Amino acid sequence: MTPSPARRGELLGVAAEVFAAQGYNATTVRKIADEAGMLAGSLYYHFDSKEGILDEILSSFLDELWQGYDEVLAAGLGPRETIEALVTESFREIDRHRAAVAIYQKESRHLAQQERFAYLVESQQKFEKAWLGTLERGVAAQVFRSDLDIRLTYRFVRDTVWVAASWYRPGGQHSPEEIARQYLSMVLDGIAVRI
Amino acid sequence: MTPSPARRGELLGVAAEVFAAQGYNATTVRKIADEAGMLAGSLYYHFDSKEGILDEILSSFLDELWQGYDEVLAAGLGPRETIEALVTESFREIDRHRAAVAIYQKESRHLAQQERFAYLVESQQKFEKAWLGTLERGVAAQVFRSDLDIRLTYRFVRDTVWVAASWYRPGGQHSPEEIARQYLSMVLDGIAVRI
Amino acid sequence: MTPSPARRGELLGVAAEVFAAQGYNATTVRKIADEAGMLAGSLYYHFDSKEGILDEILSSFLDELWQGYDEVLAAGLGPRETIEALVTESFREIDRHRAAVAIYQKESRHLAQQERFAYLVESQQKFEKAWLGTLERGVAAQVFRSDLDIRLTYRFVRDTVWVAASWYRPGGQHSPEEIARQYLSMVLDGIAVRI
Amino acid sequence: MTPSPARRGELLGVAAEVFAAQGYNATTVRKIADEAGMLAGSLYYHFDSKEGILDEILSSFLDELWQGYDEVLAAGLGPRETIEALVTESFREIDRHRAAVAIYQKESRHLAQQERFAYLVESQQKFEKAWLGTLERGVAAQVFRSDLDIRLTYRFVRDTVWVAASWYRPGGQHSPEEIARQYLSMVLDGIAVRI
DNA sequence: AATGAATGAGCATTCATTCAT
DNA sequence: TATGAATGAATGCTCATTCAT
Repeated sequence: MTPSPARRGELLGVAAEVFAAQGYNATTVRKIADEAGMLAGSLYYHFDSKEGILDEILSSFLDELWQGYDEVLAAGLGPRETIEALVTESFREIDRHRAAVAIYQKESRHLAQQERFAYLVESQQKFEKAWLGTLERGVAAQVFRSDLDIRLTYRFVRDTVWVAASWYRPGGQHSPEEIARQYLSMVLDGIAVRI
Repeated sequence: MTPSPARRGELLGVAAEVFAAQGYNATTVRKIADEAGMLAGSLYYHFDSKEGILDEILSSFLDELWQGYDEVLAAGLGPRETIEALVTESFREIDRHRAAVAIYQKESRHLAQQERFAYLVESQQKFEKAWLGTLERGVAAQVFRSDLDIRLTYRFVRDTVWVAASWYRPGGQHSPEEIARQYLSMVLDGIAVRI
Repeated sequence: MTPSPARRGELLGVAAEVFAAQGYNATTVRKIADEAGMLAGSLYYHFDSKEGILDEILSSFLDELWQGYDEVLAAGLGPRETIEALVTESFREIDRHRAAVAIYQKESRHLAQQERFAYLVESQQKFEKAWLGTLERGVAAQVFRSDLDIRLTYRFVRDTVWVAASWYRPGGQHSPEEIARQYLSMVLDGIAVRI
Repeated sequence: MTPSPARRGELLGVAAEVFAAQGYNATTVRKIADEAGMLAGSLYYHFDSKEGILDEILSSFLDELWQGYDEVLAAGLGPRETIEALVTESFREIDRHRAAVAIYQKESRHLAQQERFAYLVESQQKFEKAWLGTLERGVAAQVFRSDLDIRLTYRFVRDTVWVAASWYRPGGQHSPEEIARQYLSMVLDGIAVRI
């Protein structure tokens, strides 16, 4: 009567991969089932809806993300070190949950309007608070430039990191930590040669 | 023979807005018609398919974009000035074609697989060549840092600019030129205070 | 206010040609208008519906057909001569109204079920009476074979003649009269060599 | 993977009946489903399109037809006996596949233009070759009259047989063999009394 | 756990028809 | 007489979902 968690896990992985590749709306439940070697109807033994699958993918990704973030934020680091740690943690998440991150990027904005996905909004607010707060701390501490619009800077840093999920392929030549290092170098010090 | 270009223009604007807000697949032709104050079938007097509408939105955006880019690239500027001009031009396009840019961001990857949208691939290649080439020129001229992975830098700059379309609202407090200036400042010089 | 009969005539000709080539259902009102060099809506100045056009094509064809047939039937010919005259007249009609005949062949069966086309049923009954009657007269007069099922013979002769409309092209190498002669020769005397 | 052939078979039968009665274009997929006691969408579990259904009806009919024809043509009969056997076989096909034959008559001409139905053209050419060849053999052997246009004769015989599908009802008072016998008698010896 | 067959709502698209100009 | 723009009903088809087996 109760579906095995192991099989669920596999199926969630398959679904995430397909959602990421084709988009949630464009993905049919039959495509997922095909990929999993079963018939469309059979998925409903494990999940109660297509939306439910998406929900589980996104929420379990965010749970894990926040576990990492909360640890960083609780560590009492300086603003620059916090940013560095958050960026590094983010690239690690992209490495581990590439599909989920890609789905999140593409779908979260319009999903957020639905009751069921209200947690996306919450998460985004918490996210903004963490990053914006750290940047503000950094400006106050004269670690970050004060001549920039702070919200623009926030968006810049945020987008800069997460869009990477759209091209990142796990197992490539750069480790997440290496990519994080280079991104941080660009974001913090710029791409121009210092005179 | 050809229905009035004026009405077509209006309808394309409406469609672009809806596509950008809800995604191409999730947008029904009926929704577009509703928004335009007509019935779904009536759209087919002006266009021959939903895909045709999308096509026209994207291709006319790219046409205009490349007009601007080509002018910049032909001006014989130095690498840094070229990057500055391209970024500024990009934000001007985002300002003028926000919806089209947002659609492009969300849909181009999977559209590019279709014959009809082959021009998206071409455009992307031309795009990469222009940006990557300029960056390489800059590294050679010791204007840009040589210690960064050049492809990573390219993606960084590219994404950094275009993702802005997802939150940019025309008529906001910053002009496109002002946003471009701040972005360029971050990208070129970083957000950290120089020691 | 009253459309000119001349233009109507032209348009009916165009419509008949298209109906014959593509079938009534598969023919769009727009296709007819295209062929006539006007827009679909404009046809409605001349006719009140697509069905009305079809009606006019078929009824004016049948009117002309019966004018010829009635003349033959009133001439007081013997059974064999009557059959000969009817077949010849039929091929002349096919020559003059090829399109209408082709439409009649393809569509009359299901059109006959509609009130508006009740005259098709009447015509068919009159038709059957004329042919069947002549055949019976011929059998009684020992001009036609008495060992054949008379209804089967009727269908044989009828189909044999009219299906020709499906391949006949006016202006070909045989005149209608020549084709009639050969058909009659086959129907009356058979294709086998007499021993 | 493939839905049960039994159900497919039933559904094909239902569809053929409706196509034959109303014409392919005029038949809606809903009508077929109604007749089969299911909803329109459900048909798509068994077939992938309306056209696919038509394709299967026609091709399986032609397959069976050619099985019978090829047997006759391989039997090494004289020209007259070949014609007799072909006609008899044709009426047997009409008896077994009345609906398919009627559809073939009405739709094959315009279907033949489509790539998918190219086999209709092939079949028709093979058909013409078989019949025309036999007639020519017969003329050479002085079994058939030499004073008739041979192509006209071919069309005459061909149409004569197949149009019967438009009025034939299986289970009527004449068996296919009996109808074939009478048709052959008319075609070979004519309907006129021999003097 | 999974299949086979179906449901039903919704979708893009077509098309005869209308009507103000 | 004809156009341009629209209507509205219908059509073929898709797809998430259900459920008896």
